[in-house]
Amino acid sequence: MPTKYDPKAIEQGRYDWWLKGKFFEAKDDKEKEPYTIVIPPPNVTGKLHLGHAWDTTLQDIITRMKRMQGYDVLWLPGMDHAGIATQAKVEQKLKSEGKSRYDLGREKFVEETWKWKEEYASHIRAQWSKLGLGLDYTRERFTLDEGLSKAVREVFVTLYKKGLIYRGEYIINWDPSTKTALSDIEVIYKDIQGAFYHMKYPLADGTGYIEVATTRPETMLGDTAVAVHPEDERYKHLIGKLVTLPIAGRQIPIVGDDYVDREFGSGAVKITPAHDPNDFEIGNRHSLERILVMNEDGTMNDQAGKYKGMDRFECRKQIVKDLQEAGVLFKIEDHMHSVGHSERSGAVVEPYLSTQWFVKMQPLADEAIALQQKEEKVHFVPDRFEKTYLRWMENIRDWCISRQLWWGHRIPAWYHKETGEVYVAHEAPADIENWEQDNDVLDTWFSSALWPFSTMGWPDTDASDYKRYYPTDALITGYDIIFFWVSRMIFQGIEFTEQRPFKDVLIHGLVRDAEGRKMSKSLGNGVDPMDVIAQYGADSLRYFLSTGSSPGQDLRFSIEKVEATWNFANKIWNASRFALMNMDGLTFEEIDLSGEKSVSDKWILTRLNETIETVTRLSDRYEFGEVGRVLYNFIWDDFCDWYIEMAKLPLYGEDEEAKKTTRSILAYVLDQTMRLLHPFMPFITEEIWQNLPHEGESITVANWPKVNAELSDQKAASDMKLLVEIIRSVRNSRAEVNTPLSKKINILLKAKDEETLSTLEKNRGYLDRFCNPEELIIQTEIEAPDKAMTSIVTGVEIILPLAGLINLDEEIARLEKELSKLDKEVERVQKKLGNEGFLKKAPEKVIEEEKAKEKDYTEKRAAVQARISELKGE
RNA sequence: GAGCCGUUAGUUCAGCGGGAGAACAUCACCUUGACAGGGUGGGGGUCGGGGGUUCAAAUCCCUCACGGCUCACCA
Repeated sequence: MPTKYDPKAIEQGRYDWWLKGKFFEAKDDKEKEPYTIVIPPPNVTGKLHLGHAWDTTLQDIITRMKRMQGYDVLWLPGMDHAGIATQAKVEQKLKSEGKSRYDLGREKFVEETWKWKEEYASHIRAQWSKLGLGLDYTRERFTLDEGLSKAVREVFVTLYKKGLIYRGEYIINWDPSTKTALSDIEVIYKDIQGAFYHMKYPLADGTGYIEVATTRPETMLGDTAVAVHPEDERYKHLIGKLVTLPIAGRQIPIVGDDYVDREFGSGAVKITPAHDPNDFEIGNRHSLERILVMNEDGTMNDQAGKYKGMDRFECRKQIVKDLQEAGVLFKIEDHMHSVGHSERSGAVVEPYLSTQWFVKMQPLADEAIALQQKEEKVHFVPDRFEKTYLRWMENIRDWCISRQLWWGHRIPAWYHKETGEVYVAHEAPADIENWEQDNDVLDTWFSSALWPFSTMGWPDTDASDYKRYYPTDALITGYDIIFFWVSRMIFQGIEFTEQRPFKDVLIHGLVRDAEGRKMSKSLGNGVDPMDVIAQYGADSLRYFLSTGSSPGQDLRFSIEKVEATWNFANKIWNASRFALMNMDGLTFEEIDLSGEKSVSDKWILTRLNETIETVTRLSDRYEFGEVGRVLYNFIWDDFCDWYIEMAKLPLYGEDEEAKKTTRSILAYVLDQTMRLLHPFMPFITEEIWQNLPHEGESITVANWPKVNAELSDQKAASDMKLLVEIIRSVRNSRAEVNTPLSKKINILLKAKDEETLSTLEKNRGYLDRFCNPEELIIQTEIEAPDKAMTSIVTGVEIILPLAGLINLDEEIARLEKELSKLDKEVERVQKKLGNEGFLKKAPEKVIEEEKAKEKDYTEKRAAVQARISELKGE
């Protein structure tokens, strides 16, 4: 083994070896309990980012751990066809070749897109393998697979028959750049500095005018009314009159409607039912005409008269100019308002009258909300996200699911060429020549919403995977797609499988850059996980990602921390190297913990038990940040800094029995530790484990460590604590008087009783090694010389006669500082114990602890005090 | 406008009712036979402000301030 941990060397080839061994395939082993996670399918549009790496690492940790714990684990991989995003990419590629999708035609274009998909899918699989993800590729799915498409059609047809899917003409969010409708949540509102345009619309009878204001003056071409509040004294007499719409010259009515806010603006509103959702509603109430003034690409249409063909924003400029010249537009105010943008294209979204397909949400949402009252609810982790989810569900609006794209699930609806009759079914009507299929495809999220069960074979409810692995156990995703995905899977799961699609939802945050900014293409601050892996290895990246934050919190990317994790891996590597160099051919069968064990042996086994318990318990609660800390401390501080150092005593000594026991313990503890760490750092742990005496083919399928109570020893733990305290104290004193360990000094230990004395005597070897005494005297009665440094630990007074090195006054000052510290502690504890309320109300255990502290502190204080008196010659 | 999150050592964060923690950074010392990307030791915080509950508050409640996120938006 090389002295330096080289991730490239140990990761090379390992993943393929795992795949060859089929360790990640769900075995359908009925002896075991199933445990299932479905991957949130990444878009086939491109590369995985750090967010994906984080999300999938968490899933890998959970599934690897469950597999080791004896579950029949299925972690199902797959990808999402990502309608708009993928189509846009392919169109972009075509454009660079001077072509458009219309040149190719629908069929050819979709063919091209499949090719794109195949190419990128293999990129994504390559990235998964770099990350070391234990996925079951035999069950990989794609949202446009035949099976999943069947599920989509089944859901569409069923909901349609139930009246939960309908088609109609409404105001929807239109993206003029990609020329498709969007759902409400695909619109991002941004505050934009715009303007508020005030206009006078003349009354048709020539008796004056009415003032209206708008932020989108170009829509006035489609105005079909002016609305005022019916109780508004200023305008109420005008209701029913007509105004002449400037430029268009049409006469439109003044209507009264409660919706109008009298306080806002002039109190009169222009109404454009084809271009605003609120105006649409008012239009319905007053049977107003709907005049669409724009084309699908955002240019003005025939209804716009002389503005026809102009882009909507160009038109806005021109119409403002014209209206100003005509004296209609008399005031322009600066106005901050939020403007909707397409999540995908970034284009300003146009509220647009259009015929689309919708899911009627209320009944579905009601069921989803009701589920959370039941025992079998979806458990959000952290639970505050349940509120976020419920709030959204409670305020849900119908979901626009049709998209004017070519890449996606074609809507299974046909229109009769003669009668216009609508036919919705799994398959095309028999007399297909008389019908025309709907041109549109479904929202990508419509198919993603079925992912937990469509991937298992549903709608075939007898499918073996569906029966065995559904519902899934946990879903892991970021809080940014709770609405897009999590909530939709829940209501579709309930509707079509009569149960929650997953028991737990683990929500994590976003990966941010070192300055705390969101990573984005426009900022160019994104970090490619593959670059990080190339430099520090997958294990370092994984450990950083999975242990770097607490649940639900964002994670700031820091290359220094990844580096620190590399250091940790290097530490593990070298500790293992040490162990292996001292194994002397020990085999797995020869590992024997029954021999006579030293204090440090018993102690490390005790600590191992504690670590197993904590890691297992915290992992069950998804507290991986805490797990990371626990493992780090156990490995670095306990195992490397103390146990290995102490193990050198027997290993470099003469006692063969002790050597054998030490080897066994080294092998055992390292083996158990590698298992605990394996879900987090799969590559390095497999590599080390393969080199250690081991049983079984791969650590991926080794058993998860269990607490072995017989190996815990509290007496050894407290003896060890005493030794550590003494060694630290001596090191401390040496540092204070600049006396390096290499220089021998006399050390006197005054034990407070026979028991302590015997503990110290038994472990003299350690004190010799770590304190390097010229002479080590351990007694219960010791007269300390004047020129000596003393320090007090629980039960032992440490005396270092350092004549010539210490100054009496300085030593007294040092001890007095120590005394005042102890005084404060004693005071604090005694105040507590003197408090009647505390004695009456605090739990027994806490009181006992405080009493023990009091004893310890007062004893130490007395010893320090006595020493000061001695030095002062009192 | 509503809701949520955050505010703890120089930095990034953990802890979330009973003695203020980690990593990194910093300073001093150490050619100790796994590791100098290491070891040993030190310095550094009235836990955002103010109230309250409690025997006990960084931790629970209220309130304010600042930073961030999400949703809803009156033309």
